[in-house]
Order: sequence, then C-alpha cells, then structure tokens
Amino acid sequence: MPQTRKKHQRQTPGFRRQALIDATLNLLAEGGPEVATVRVIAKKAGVTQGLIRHYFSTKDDLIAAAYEQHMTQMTEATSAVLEQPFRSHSARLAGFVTAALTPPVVDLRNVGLWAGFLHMTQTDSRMQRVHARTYRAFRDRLERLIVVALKAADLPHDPQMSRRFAIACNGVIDGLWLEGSALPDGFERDELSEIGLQSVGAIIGLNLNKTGI
Amino acid sequence: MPQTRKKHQRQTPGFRRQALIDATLNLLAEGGPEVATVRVIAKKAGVTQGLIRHYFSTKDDLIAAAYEQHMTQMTEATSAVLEQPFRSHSARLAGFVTAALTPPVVDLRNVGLWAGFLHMTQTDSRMQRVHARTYRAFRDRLERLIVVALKAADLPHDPQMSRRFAIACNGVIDGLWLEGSALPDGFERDELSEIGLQSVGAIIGLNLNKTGI
DNA sequence: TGAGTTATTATGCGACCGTATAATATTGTT
DNA sequence: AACAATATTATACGGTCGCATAATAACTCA
Repeated sequence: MPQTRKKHQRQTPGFRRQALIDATLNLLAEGGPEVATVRVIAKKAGVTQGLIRHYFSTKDDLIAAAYEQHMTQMTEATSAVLEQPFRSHSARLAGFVTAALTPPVVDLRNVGLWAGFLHMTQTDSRMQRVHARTYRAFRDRLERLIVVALKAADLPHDPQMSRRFAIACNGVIDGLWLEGSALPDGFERDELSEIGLQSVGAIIGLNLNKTGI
Repeated sequence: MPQTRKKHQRQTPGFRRQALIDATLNLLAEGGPEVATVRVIAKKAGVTQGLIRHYFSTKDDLIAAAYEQHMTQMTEATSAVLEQPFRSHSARLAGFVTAALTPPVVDLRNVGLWAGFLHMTQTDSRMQRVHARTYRAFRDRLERLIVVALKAADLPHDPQMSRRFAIACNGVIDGLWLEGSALPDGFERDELSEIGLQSVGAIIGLNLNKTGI
C-alpha cells in the first residue's frame, strides 16, 4: 500500500492560528461547546487535528485565545463609530447606542458565542478576567458619554445618578441586543435601535431620536 | 467473589423522573452541556445510569423534559404575583416587573440554564416550540398589563404603540434580569427592580415607583 | 408465603474525546 | 543539489460518551 499522504502548503503561523480561531468561534456560535471538538475545529480550519497542538499547547488555550479575540472585536465594532465627528454630545451618545443595536454587533452568532462562553467565564480565571475587563470598559464608556451629554444639556449629573443611569442604559442595550439578536425576525428595520434610543433617552431625560439630534 | 450489589429502595416513577430532571437542571446550570452527561446526571440523582433509559427513551428526551419544566416554572414564578389584589392597574404592572427582577427569578442559576439551553433551542424543533411559546406568553402578558395601566391613566394606547412598548419593556426587563443575575454583586438590594420600574415607567410614560402607586 | 411484575443495578459495545508522539512533506539556505 | 528546520500529517492511547441488554433486587398481591 502506497501511503498516500495528504498534500499541503506551508502557511505562516499567523495564518493558521487565525484559521483555527475562526473555526473555533464559528463552531461555538453555531453548535455550542459540545460541537467544538478538536477534530471538528481542525477539519473546519482545513488542517488535521495534530496541528492544533502545534500552535496551542492545549484546547483550553485555543478557546481562551478565541474568546479574547471575540470580545475585543465586539468592543471595537461598537466603539469604532465614536471616531467620526458628531454635531453634538447627544448625537455622539445616540451614535454609540445605535451602533450597539445594529449589525454586525446585533447578530445571532454573537448570542451563540455569548451563551457558549458563559460557563467558561464562570470557571476559568483567565476568561473571568477578560470578561470583567471588557464589560466594565463598555459600561464606563457609556457612562462617560451620558455624563458629557447631560452636562451639555445643563442637566444634573452627580456621580451616583450617573452610575445608575449607566447601569440602566446598559441593561436596556443588553436586553435589546439579546432580543434583537436571538429573534432577528421579531423587529423591523431600525426598529431595535429606535426603541433603544427612545428608552435610553427616557431614562436619562434627553431626546436622542433623530429629530432631537 | 460475592457480587455485592448496591442496595436500593423502589421509588415512584414520578419521584425518579423528578430527581433526574432536577439533577439535569442543576448540572446544566452550573457546568453547561458538557458537564451534563448521563453518568453524572444519574450519580447526582442518586441512581445508576441505566435508570435514565428506563424513564426516558433518550438523553434528548430528558433534556427536553427538563427544559419544559424549567420554562414553565420561570413563567409561573413571575406571574404568581398577579394573583394577589392590587390597589391600581399601575401597581399591578409594577408588581409584575418587580417579580421579574427579584429572586428567585433573578438568579445566576437561571442565566446558566438560559445559556446552556440556547443552542438546543436553535436546533431541536421541540425546544424551539417551547421557547417560542413561553417567550410570547410572557410578552403578551406584559403588553396586556401595559395597555390596562395606560387606559386607567387616560393615556393613548393604540395597538402599534402598545406592541412597541411591550417589546421595549421586555428588553429592559430581560437586560436587567441578565445583568442582575450574572453580576449578583453589581447591584444593591432592590436596586435592580427600582431601575426596572423607573425605566419601564419612563418608556410608557407612567410613574411606577412606590410613591406613584 | 410464593409467584409475578418491574424498578434498579451491572456490564459491555462502538464511537468519539483530548492528548502525545512518530513519520513525512514543504520550504529556505548554502 | 544536498541539508537543516519545522510545518503538517498520521497514528496510537487511555478515558468517557450515549446506548443496549442481561442479571437481580424490591415490591404487590393472590
């Protein structure tokens, strides 16, 4: 028997690592932790399973790397909008809220990942740290945007109230994100972000909808 | 070798079924789907694994039964409060919101279950049906409470607006539930439900806080 | 009390899990 | 063109998975 070994091309370590991470995230999002086995991950990445051990010392290492990348990318996707100029501080806050409630942040895939990672973030200390860090980063950014918008509108903004506002608004955004992502057919186009703007505006006492910007 | 077989007592089918379902839910909540194997479930239920096949034709059957019971119990835990008398329709709505944002509904365990079941509800059609049914039941009940409260306050309440109100309020409740359950130390006592009442009230234009009831 | 029912345990099977290690193909260097 | 380096494949191992089936203990009732 002529041992016919699979032909292949060498790739850069970065390329393979990224392929493996992408495959892991896609499988976790679609099928959850049970489906994301090393064999299936390797197959989806177009390599054989032994290669995983060549780039990651263990499966948990691969999972952690994938989680890190996913969270970073989610935060960046929401915050990217802040780099463009806005007509007002209210508009800036509104832009942030809208970005958080619009694709690609709102996506069934992201909810699947959130659910798939949850138990790991409660167990693995590395993941716990990543989780806490990215969560606080988002809420603090939101709180800063709220405070600035309130100041600009000559509204009161003491620290305690600002914290509560940020928590409540974050809750609204999280909840709408969850609903909009999990039930993509439950909302009309832009309905989700409009509800979000209306709700956040109602909570902090500012009109954030288009007419108010 | 004297084969020393484990001593045991016969139990009613209902008792064993319940023990297996409880064990399944506890394991799913704490460790996710990976941990909830038939052997571990059986051990936690105090039986050997063969018994699972005696009461459930397959593991998926057991999972589905556990999901059905969990969702039913969650809905009942929130709705139970509606059976007591209220001073006003606003108070009734406020009681419902408060119940949804207070233990035992707000519980880390429930978030773990939600996450653990998510991928199954996207795959298994049985679970999909249970999910859709319980979700709509909750939102419809919320919408009815909102409409009645608006009517009583002589506020407008056309169907389209009521639907949007219900979606937004449901989003607020879901998000706060999520945050409060996943980050139990992030909120002071009653802070969560107060934020919920304030937010829901702001969205629909009614004061739901204690002073307003 | 003894036979019948069935709840429960015990054991085995094939498949797949994550990991370890050896064999080999591909590439860059001289 | 031969060699060194290493990216990649291939194979093996112990353990656990869900599921099937046989053996046995516990209870019911004549």
